[in-house]
Amino acid sequence: MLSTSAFAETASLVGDPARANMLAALMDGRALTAAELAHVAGIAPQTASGHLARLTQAGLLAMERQGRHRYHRLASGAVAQMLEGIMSVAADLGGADRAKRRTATVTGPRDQAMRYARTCYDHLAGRIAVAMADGMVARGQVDLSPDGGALTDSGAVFLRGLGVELDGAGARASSRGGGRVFCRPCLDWSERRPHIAGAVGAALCQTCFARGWVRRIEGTRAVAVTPAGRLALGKAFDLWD
Amino acid sequence: MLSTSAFAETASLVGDPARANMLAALMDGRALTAAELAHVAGIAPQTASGHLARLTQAGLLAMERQGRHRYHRLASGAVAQMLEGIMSVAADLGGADRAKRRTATVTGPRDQAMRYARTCYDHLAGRIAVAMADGMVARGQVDLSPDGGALTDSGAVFLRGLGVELDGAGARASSRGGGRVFCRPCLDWSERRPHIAGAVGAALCQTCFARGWVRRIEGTRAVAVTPAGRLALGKAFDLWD
DNA sequence: GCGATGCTACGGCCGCGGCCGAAGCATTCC
DNA sequence: GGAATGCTTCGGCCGCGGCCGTAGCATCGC
Repeated sequence: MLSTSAFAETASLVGDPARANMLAALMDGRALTAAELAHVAGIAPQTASGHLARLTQAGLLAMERQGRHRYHRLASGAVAQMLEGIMSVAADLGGADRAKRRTATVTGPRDQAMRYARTCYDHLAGRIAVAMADGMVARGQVDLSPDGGALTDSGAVFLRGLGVELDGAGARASSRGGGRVFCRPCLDWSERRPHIAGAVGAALCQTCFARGWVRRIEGTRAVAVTPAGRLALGKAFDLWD
Repeated sequence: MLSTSAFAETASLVGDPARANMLAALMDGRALTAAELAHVAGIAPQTASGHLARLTQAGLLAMERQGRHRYHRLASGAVAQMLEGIMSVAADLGGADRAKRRTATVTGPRDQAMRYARTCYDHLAGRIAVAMADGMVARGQVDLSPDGGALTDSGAVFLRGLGVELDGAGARASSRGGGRVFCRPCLDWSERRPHIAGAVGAALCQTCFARGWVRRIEGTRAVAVTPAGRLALGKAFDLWD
């Protein structure tokens, strides 16, 4: 049963505010330096160093040295999925807390871009990602339920038509049977509704970057939809934005 | 973005050893009294009371009073899924820790039954559940990948033949398209391989109890496979145990 | 009514762990 | 070589939070 202590210890690692901020910042799948992570956590570099060492040793983070920099990233998709799960539950916690402490919820202009479109580990999130998922659900191209999800045959045809590589390295091939590719619902933080994650979400995201439909906004997880992207995605997913 | 503090706070709630033990004990989906939970956590009742109040207020637990007892259970499937995710990551943590501290991993006789068959929130787990999943995968009745899962049409036929109610209350109906019912892979603690969870897993588990194929072992999450169950399940899932 | 049981509320003790300053090692640039 | 940058290690401060003892409130049994 694997000592219950490892269970508590893992949760405890995420439970510290400073470490939680670092992990949240790494949720976009990129690798950041210790200094950058110290900054987002609002702590001194030497404190961050200790945290990062613990997270790495516990297997939550992976580190690779490059010159005099050390880049830290989430160790695996399993870690990202765990963090998603915690965030999902934490979002509902707001209900009870709202009465207690006035959650500022300062929705600054920067957050606007974040709410609209951002990366979530290896796939897209935000209003636009939810809208894309909605479009596909409406047309029966994908099934999304809290307990699982599946790309239908027509959905596979649709995505391939967009240039999405469903059989690429990122997409774990179906063990057998119809060449169905797996996707997973991921509860959107800001929208509180599911968008598409998993192999399908990753492949779709990759295509959006490769075709220049979206590009990263410097220094944040938010992404901008380019004019070309607005055209292509709007037409493909029936978006009226 | 919902204050990152709620995120850390949620993880922190799970991160305390006493609370973690309580939550782990509740992972079988049953409701336990405060005294029982205090016992599994190894703390005094008044300490447990405080923990339970916090967990309930945070929305991780739900409580219902019944006479002078108060039964606590996990508030939702989302919470159970979050805990699963943490356990999954915690299991891999063993690799790094094994060198540091000799994890006793006392595999007592009671654990044997636990490893063989137990409940995991609302579905079956353990060697037998993994074997059942393997059998279905081998015959193309279900797809299980780390990122998602789906019951195939032949799988639905197979389970209905066993008497599993796939369209019941537990199974969220497919939003549209072929009447596919959703299932989700759940990494087995002891086997480190996926078994079937989600609506399909819950329905299958329910059938196993209803038909008397398995029954709970008092005071533990382990379940025993009855002679009738050995016969029925062995035949249906090609088990040689 | 009285006592027993299950649970909760309050106070005080105490120890774990986060935090930073100072110092030390590695790498890069000039 | 010397200085600057990026990161880590060590030591000590300090505060948050878990723990239980005592006491108080509900429910059940007689």
